[in-house]
Amino acid sequence: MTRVPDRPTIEGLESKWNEIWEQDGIYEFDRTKSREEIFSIDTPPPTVSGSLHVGHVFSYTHTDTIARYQRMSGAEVFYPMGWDDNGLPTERRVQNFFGVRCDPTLPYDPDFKAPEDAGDEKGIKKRGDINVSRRNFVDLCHILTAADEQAFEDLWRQLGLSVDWSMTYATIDERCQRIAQKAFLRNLERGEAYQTEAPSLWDVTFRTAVAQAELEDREQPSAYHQLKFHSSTDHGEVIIDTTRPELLPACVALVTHPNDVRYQSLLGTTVTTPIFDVEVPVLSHELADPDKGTGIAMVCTFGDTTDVTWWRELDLPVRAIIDRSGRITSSPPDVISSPRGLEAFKMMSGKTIFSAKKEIVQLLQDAGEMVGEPRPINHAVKFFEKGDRPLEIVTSRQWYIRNGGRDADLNEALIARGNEMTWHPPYMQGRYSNWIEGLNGDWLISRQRFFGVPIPLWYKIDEHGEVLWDARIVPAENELPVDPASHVPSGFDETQRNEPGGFAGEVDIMDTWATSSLTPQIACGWEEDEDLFSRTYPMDMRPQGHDIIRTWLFSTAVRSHLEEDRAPWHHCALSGWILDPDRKKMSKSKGNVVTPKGLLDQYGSDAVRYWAANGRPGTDTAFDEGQMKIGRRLAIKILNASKFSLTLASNSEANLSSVSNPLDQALLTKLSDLIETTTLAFDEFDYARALERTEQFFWGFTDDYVELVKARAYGSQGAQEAESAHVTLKITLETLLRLFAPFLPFVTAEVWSWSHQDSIHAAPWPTPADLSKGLTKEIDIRILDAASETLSEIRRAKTEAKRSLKVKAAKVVVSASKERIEHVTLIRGDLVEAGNIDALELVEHEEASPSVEVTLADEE
RNA sequence: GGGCGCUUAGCUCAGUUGGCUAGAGCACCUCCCUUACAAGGAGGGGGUCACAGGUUCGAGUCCUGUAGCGCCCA
Repeated sequence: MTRVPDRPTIEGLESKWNEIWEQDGIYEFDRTKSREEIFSIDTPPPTVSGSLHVGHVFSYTHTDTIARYQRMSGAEVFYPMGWDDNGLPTERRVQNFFGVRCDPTLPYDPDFKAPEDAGDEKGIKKRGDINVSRRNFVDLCHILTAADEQAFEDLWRQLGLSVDWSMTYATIDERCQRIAQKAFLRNLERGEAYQTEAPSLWDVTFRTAVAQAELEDREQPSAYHQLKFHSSTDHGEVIIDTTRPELLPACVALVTHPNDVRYQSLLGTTVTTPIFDVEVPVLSHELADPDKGTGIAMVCTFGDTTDVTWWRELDLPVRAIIDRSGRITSSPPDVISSPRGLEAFKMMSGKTIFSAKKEIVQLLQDAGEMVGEPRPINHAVKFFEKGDRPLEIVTSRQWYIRNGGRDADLNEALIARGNEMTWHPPYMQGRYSNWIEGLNGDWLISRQRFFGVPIPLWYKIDEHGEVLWDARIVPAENELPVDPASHVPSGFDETQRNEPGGFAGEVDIMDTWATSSLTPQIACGWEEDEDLFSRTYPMDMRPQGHDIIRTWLFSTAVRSHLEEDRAPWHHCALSGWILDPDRKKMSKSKGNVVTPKGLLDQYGSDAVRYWAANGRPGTDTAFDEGQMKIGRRLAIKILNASKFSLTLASNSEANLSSVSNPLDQALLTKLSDLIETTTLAFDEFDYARALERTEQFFWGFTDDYVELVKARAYGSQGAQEAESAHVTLKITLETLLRLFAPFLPFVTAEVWSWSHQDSIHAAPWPTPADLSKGLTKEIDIRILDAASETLSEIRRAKTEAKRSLKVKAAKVVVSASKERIEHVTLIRGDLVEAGNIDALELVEHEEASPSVEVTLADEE
């Protein structure tokens, strides 16, 4: 029974079908299936930062096409979605949106209400920020993210992602906190997590430590300052170049290259610093660059990461003078004792780095200890990727997870994990391996932030009030999740918090990746639902952007390696960027981001998906509304072609034995090849190729085949010939609909419903065997080419004569090879009708290339 | 400085073991309101496949080098 609407339209299909899909639960996961039947997808939970990005739509569409293909191919698709809200972006948004600052020293205010002027930028600026406690701040985070999550879910549904929304998680929700804390405690037990006091990169704006994966180098203007050090022996002045004269009081040594003849005699001697009169050794190290400055460098606590290396490898003392807010400390290092040194330090104290630098330069110049003026240069400086002030290096107590940065065996093992995964495209594996090879430290997971999963530990305090960092108090696993700032460890009570003989709660939280690296464990129910876990883990597919291989992909591999001793996924599918029309990467910081909601409304979700699915795996793709217009046209074309085919074939069964006509047989044979090609492409995660081939076939089908058989389908050659066309139209169309379904889920669902009770998205993916068993094996698909090329020649003749296509061709002479003539003969009837030909002559002509001579009828 | 990727029509891109005359869409030009479709259709012009060598009967495709662009890392 086929019911075709008179005027089909693609308007409103999104809401109509989303409602039906939700009702019928067709994307619901059936957890009774066995591991072999299940295809599990580890969707990276997007950071819900309020503004939606067209890049999300791009890459998530890629994943959805795979999910839909797998589902139609018979797999039980496990496709949950999550949100990754914790972390700095949300904190910043909450600060700005509500006009608040988190002050962890404040007590929780149970009566606190969210400010009513939230979102009113001017009003907030006028009143200034309100200070709130950490718990109140976290509450505000939850308020904002709840709204954001809903906006994201609505968008994903509108886009048509075939996600099972009943399994949604948020990396900050209670269950995820429990899993993240439990995994951390397991790491701790096995010695994979450890705490140490060490120099780490510090963002003074956000007042938090930053991990290696979050760094980026930026070219910054700076200046070399030449300072005079004074030999303690008889070597006179030693001139050094530094870009950081303000760190002079933190100087611990000078260092030069071991082979640099200029400074050989100085090695082993000492020099005193200008102004501060501190005696420091002159040492040698491979990393000292003879070509940089004067070839001898000042080592400080700590000007850059090389200073850290020298400090560690040359066993130098620590003389820290920069505090966590980026200002010079109030008291000088012990070694400064001269009156002028102390006086100078006093003048720098409390100043920002910028001001302290001005101050010390003035002092040096006044004292004649600086040679000439500063010489401006540009050099690379390390920044937190989300920050806008250069990072400082401060020594602090931080938590780390081993990730192979300091352990060659682990490093090698993690690189080897890459071989357990199939990479799409394959060269992306190199990025993974290179990143691991380049690691130079373990993964710093503690953050001095507020909105995140707390590190679940307390520490004992001795009778003198000193915190005993090694005397950890670990919660039982069944107590998790805990917030050590408000929960009390068992055996203690709240009055003992921060008291001698009592306990102190860990104040740091874990960085975002320390939770989001566990999405396979979270999604699959690690330690909470072992049955589900055994059916879904390791997961089949991890899609993600290639920019976060070093962060997300890698850290997830680390956790799985440590926890499960295997790779977390079988396949990694990497998507490219969206580029704006100037071929610049679209990103929020560049302000060139297009939000997808308007596009979905304007062109329709199928159209936007069409554009997205044209982006090759791993390849950056230009944002192109033109492609969306084409997608929209394709969707409309599918409606119309379906209307035509299904109306004609409304009484026909898809019975291959009725397909007697050679042209019809050739079409179905070619269709069978198409199925094979697209299936192969999808199995290799190349959705773009599958779409391209399907689309190509479809345009040929409508432009040529449908035009050729139109008259026959209307009955011009008798009932049997008509039936052959009807069945072919029906089979071809229904096959194409299924091949298109992963890309254009809405229009294909609509058309499918005209003649089916069940959903196309639960329909079986076509196989070549569906067709081949009913076809004549010897049929030559070049019959199709002969037909469409000849028809094309006739059309050209008419167009070039500036006549209508329906004008009669009085005479058409086809000269071609014997084989070609045989092919044309087979489709003669259709050709004559489609070309409106009076007399068709076929001439065998082996030598020349095939030609078609057309004589048109006179003007009427 | 190291690694990876890219360079094909004005634009965006296909081109999978090397194989007939290098393709598609957009844009441009011409024609056609034809009973699936004017939010359409039919046709046309347009390319030294970045450059230079090499392998081969044959190279957009494989190899080497050069240049430019992009990304990641230092």
